[in-house]
Parts: sequence; structure tokens; C-alpha cells
Amino acid sequence: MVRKPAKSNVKATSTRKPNMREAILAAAEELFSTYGFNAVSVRDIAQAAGANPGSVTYHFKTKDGLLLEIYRRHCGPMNRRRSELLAAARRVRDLQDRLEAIVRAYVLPAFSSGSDLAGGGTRFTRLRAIMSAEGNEVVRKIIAQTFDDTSHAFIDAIHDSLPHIPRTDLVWRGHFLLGALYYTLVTPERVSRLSRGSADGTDAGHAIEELVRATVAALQAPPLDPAMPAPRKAPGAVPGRALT
Amino acid sequence: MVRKPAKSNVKATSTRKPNMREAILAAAEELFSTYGFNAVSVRDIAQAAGANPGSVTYHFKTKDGLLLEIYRRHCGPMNRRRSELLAAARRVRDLQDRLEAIVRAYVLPAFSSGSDLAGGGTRFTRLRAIMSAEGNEVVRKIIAQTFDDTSHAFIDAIHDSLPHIPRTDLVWRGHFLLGALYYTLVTPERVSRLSRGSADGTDAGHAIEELVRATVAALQAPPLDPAMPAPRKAPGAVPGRALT
DNA sequence: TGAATATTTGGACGATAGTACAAATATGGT
DNA sequence: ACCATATTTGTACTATCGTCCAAATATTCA
Repeated sequence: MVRKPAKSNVKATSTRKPNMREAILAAAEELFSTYGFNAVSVRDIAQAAGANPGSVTYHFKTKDGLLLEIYRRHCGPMNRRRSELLAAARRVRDLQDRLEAIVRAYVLPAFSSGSDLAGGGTRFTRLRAIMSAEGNEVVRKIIAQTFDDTSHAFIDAIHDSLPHIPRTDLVWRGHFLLGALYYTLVTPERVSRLSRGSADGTDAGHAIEELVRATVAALQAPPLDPAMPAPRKAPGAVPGRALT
Repeated sequence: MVRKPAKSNVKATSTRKPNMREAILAAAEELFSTYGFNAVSVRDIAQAAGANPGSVTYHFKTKDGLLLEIYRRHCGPMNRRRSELLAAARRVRDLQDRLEAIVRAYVLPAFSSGSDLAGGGTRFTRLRAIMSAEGNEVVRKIIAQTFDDTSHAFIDAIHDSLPHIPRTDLVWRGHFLLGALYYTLVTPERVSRLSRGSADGTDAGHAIEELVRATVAALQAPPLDPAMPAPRKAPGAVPGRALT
């Protein structure tokens, strides 16, 4: 890591940390989601958490283990919240409203996760964005295990609301949604203001509304003409896995 | 860098490289765009290019200088091609067709750049995607210099075709387009097939069509109700700079 | 050809990486 | 208070990082 102008304000709120393990996790989450996995050293994390480098090894064995634990912490609650919101969304009568609710059910937990303090969900989603770009190996595994079911559920729900549009197109558009979501959180000039809204982020709310509006419209677009240059060879050009 | 199963096929086509500088650039481009800047060492690049680590220093002084040179190589031709296509798109009579042409003018050069061989544009765009995620400092500067004008030109063109939609919304939707584009190129399971289409990539063509279709629909979506929770504090929540 | 220049080579430098480990210290139950 | 266990500390190890440099080699042009 090269940047970091000041002494980093990630440190403990009090002089003594009651639970160093949590402090390390929090510091690692913040640093990884800002600079990426490769650019942050174990020593950086330890210093930000006010801990000794050896402590990190003690609690998480390796740097990969630390990243893995961060994912374990967030994936469960986030997917649970998504399932709840999705179930509620499916009960919406009006088709247009239902589609919007479904998209919102996917997007909202990415911005504000479960019981975390302000910016918790945003931070983790930013982390996921950076990790997907860096092509992290550890993450690829946990993603495949954790997000596959949820993703399929969302595509299914969208397909139910838009039966006339081929699944193929919906998978692509869901893919685009995730890309837009990631990029929005990764772009600093927006994110900086995003996380500093009033309390839980008014500006983040605006970003969500823009994203939902654009996505709903994209999903409803007429499907691609199937009699085009067409998938000449690979029928699996659009894989089953999406929104991960 | 940790991965790389085989001996890497980036090397020279012949046994002796007529221009080692170019070989180093090509190898660096490939490795950076695959693993990110931080995960690739100068020695990795040298080995992939069949060169000596010292040669890299000789030609580009520093690792940052190497990255900078890659950007210098691509930004010019890419933006020139975009300007050409945009100028042509603005002359399209039908409004719907024009909007689609404008979006295509933005997306196409990102997939196949100027005179490069197959996958050249794709590779560079993938590099840009990873760099934006890693928040690379060197890149931020060159981006601000190079892409600002082009981006504004595109937003302007879109705004001319959709005068009833506030610029604010269009900036957001352009932002989402770039995010979707980046993520599409960064996601490996898609990209792998993407670059191996027939000749210039039939599957890449399909991805482009899906992206254009979705984006046009998103751009045309009705604007957000301006009487919402509203931008309570920051009027600059949506900065002027977008599509970068 | 020979001199001037451009490039490549191999090795070295200090800095920092991830991880390991023994000693020191804190903690909790009895 | 005592002991067993959990945690923290300081340090050390090896590996690799970006960069530098003098010598060796290739290239170019008068």
C-alpha cells in the first residue's frame, strides 16, 4: 500500500480494544475494500487495528484466511436479507411494481447490510467489486458456493414478471446490473459522498433510485432478435451463473 | 502473481524478438489486464516477454512508467475512433436509431481498438476496468486528462437525443453503462469465450448487442421524480465527470 | 572498419512481503 | 492464589519486490 495521507482513523475508538479479533477484521475490511487485496499488507492491517502483525496470524492463520472470514461474516446476512425482500417482492400484485421491488430487493442489501453500522454493506460490496476485478482465487470459491442459489432465485423471479423475454437476455441484464452496482461503489468521487449522507446516506439513496430505475427499464427492453448473426458455435456463451 | 498454470504463451512468436520494447509492452498489457497491476511483478513481465528484468527498467524507467506508456498507446486511437463514430452517429435522422448509434459509438471501440490484432481493444478495456477498481494513482491522472472531453461529448450527444431527460439522470446511466461494460470484460467465464469468437469475436458481438440494447432502454427510462427525498445537501452529488 | 551509441545482461541493493515461533502477558475458572 | 488456557508481543526467517549499475553485447553510421 502506498497511499494513506494521515495516520488512518480506522483504529480503536477507545485506547484498549475489548476484542482485537473484531478490530482486525474491521480494519482489514476497510483497507481491502479501498486499496484491494494485493495492495494491502498484513502489517498495514495490524497497524490500522492497533494490533501486532503476529496477532493477525494467530487469529486467521493466513492473509487469505482473513479475507475468507470477512466474506463469511457478510454473505450469510446479506443473502438472508435478499431472500426476505425477494419473497416480499414476489407477492406484489402489479407487474411493474413487482419487477421494481425485485430489483430493489437485490440492490438494497448491497448498500446497507444487516446489523452493521453505517456503510457496512457498502464497504463489503465495494470489497466484492474489487475482488471480482482482481480475480481473487479465494473469493471465486466462496462466491460459487454462496451466491449461486440466490442469483438463480432472482433471475427466476424476474423471468416470472417478464415471461416474454428469454432467460438469456435477462441473465445478461442482471449481469449488467451487478457491473453498474459495483462500479458505482468503486468510483471514489461518487462513493465518497455516497457514504456520507445524512445518517444512512441520502446520496446513496439517490444512487439506488437511479440504478433501480435504469435497471427496470433495461430488463423490460425488447429481447434481441434471435435471427441475428446468432450464437454460431457455443450454445453456452451465456453461462447459467450470473449476478455473482 | 501466484497463478499462471503453464509457462505462459505470451512470449515471442519467433525465437528472437526484433523489438524487445514492444514485446515488454505486450506482455505487461496482457498480465496487468489479467491479474491487476499490484499482483504482477516486473520480473513476471520480463519473463513473459523473454527479456531481462533490467531491460524493463531501461525502456520504461519504472513500473508506473510502463503502465503509463500502455495507456498512451491506446487512449489516443480509441478516443479518435470514438469521435469518428460519434460524429457519424449524430448525423442519423431517426431519433431511436441515433441514440442506438451513439451508444454503439461508445461501446464498439472498447471491444476492438484501432489497428490492433484480435482482442486488443478488449484487453485494454479490461485493463482499464481493473485499474479503476484498484484505484491506481497513475491511471487517475491520465484518465482525467484524456477521457474528460470525450465523455462530455457523449453525454451531450445523448442529451440532444433525449432532451426531456435531465442531464443528471443521463450522467448516472452513462456511468452504469461503463460499469456494465467493465464488468462484462472482467468476468472471466464470459470473457474467455468472448475473445475467442470467429475471427473478431462473434460472441463479443453478442455481448455488445445485449449491452447496447439494455443501455438504450435504460437511457430512455422516465427520469426520476425530482420531488423525492431529493439531494438535501450536496448539489454536486453527481459530478460533471462521468463515463471515465 | 572503427568509434559512438543503444541495448541487454546478470547481479546486487535495501525494503518489504507473509508467515512462524518462543517468550511474555492477560484471562477465567476453581 | 493458582493453574491452564488464550492472547499478545517481538523478532526472525526466507522470498520477492522495484530499482540500480557496471560490464558485455548489438547496432548504427561516418
